[in-house]
Amino acid sequence: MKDDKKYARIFGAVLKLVTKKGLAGMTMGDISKEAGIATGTLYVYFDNKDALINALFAACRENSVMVSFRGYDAQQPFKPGFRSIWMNILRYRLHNFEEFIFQEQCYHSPYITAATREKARQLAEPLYALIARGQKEQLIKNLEPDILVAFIIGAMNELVKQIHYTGSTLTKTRMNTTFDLCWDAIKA
Amino acid sequence: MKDDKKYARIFGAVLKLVTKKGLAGMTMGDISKEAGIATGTLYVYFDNKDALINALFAACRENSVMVSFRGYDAQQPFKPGFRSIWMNILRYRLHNFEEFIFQEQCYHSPYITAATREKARQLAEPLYALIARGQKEQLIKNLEPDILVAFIIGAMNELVKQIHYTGSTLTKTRMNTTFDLCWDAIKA
DNA sequence: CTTTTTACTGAATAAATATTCACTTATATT
DNA sequence: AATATAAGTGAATATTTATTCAGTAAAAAG
Repeated sequence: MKDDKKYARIFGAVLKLVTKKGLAGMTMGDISKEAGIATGTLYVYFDNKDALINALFAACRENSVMVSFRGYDAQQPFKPGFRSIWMNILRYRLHNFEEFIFQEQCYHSPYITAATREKARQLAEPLYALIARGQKEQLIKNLEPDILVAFIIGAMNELVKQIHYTGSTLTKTRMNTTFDLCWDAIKA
Repeated sequence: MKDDKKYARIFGAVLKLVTKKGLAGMTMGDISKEAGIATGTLYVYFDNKDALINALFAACRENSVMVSFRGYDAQQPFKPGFRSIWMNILRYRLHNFEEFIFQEQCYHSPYITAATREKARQLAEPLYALIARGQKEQLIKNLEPDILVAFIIGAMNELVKQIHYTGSTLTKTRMNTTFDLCWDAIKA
């Protein structure tokens, strides 16, 4: 009986290694050692390295989409709704920093196919819908949604890295401040 | 006599390959083939793969710093000065997209040492100084400079990727619009 | 409890990749 | 022009790494 905990251990090992060595310098030997299992066992759970990386990528993607839009209620007014999603995404990336880095690394790697990459882009879909709503309500600037989303997500990503690498804690106050920065940029 | 053009060809090959295959999936064979030279010749120019990647990383770093602050005059008022640097950086990353991606990939790779990484961080130094000046003149928000810089650079990076991957052209108008987005975020 | 099936192991093998080197070609020196 | 020095080559070698597999341990079925 294949062990769900073992999947978790394997994935955990990859995530731990990616921030240290990057995708490039991660061997199957490294992974199995970090996971505390034999190298051969990796092949009980996955056909090959490619499949392993893609499976983890897919898992991360689903996970992040699920968490990001948790508790979102389209009935509430735009700004608080946008704020809660923004906070969700920020928190998610901070608390799952390794997943975040792993996904970034995968994006330009030979492991991930163009199709998988396109699916990943759909993470942004609900965010686009939200932006469209904000524009309809004339609350945010009427620019191409692509530009707005890129701006919002890009700024957040770099913030997450900044916070992580400097080891500073993100207080509630600082999160609010940072959200305001973003809001001032996009508000109409 | 070692050929400067050959350095350029080798570097060019690595940059061309990194957007296709990533750092992970780039062999010395790939590089030499792309550069149109024999594999052995790579070892005339560089001790090994590690040295090659690090040399290119250093070159990209110097190049980008030099270009970003070109034509900056500390005497002119803050906003136009900030604007010209912002535009320089944006243009640089757009026109040297491969360098930009290469540098990002290196950051979490096993090729780049912690020391090299720290040096790279210094790219931002003059930008920090500029931010400090803007704060002293009470033109931009009085937040931690780290947060402001992360926000500005992060938003720009994602914009660059967005523009590149969608193949859209960045008109003067759109560049201005995007700068305004950034300015609205940080202005006091 | 015995049998069967499945997971697990890690050394052995295969495949991929970095690096070397004996040799050729080009460039500089006298 | 003859000689010396350096660059360039790519097949051969060394190294690293993915993958397999024969054997062992554990779990399910009977």
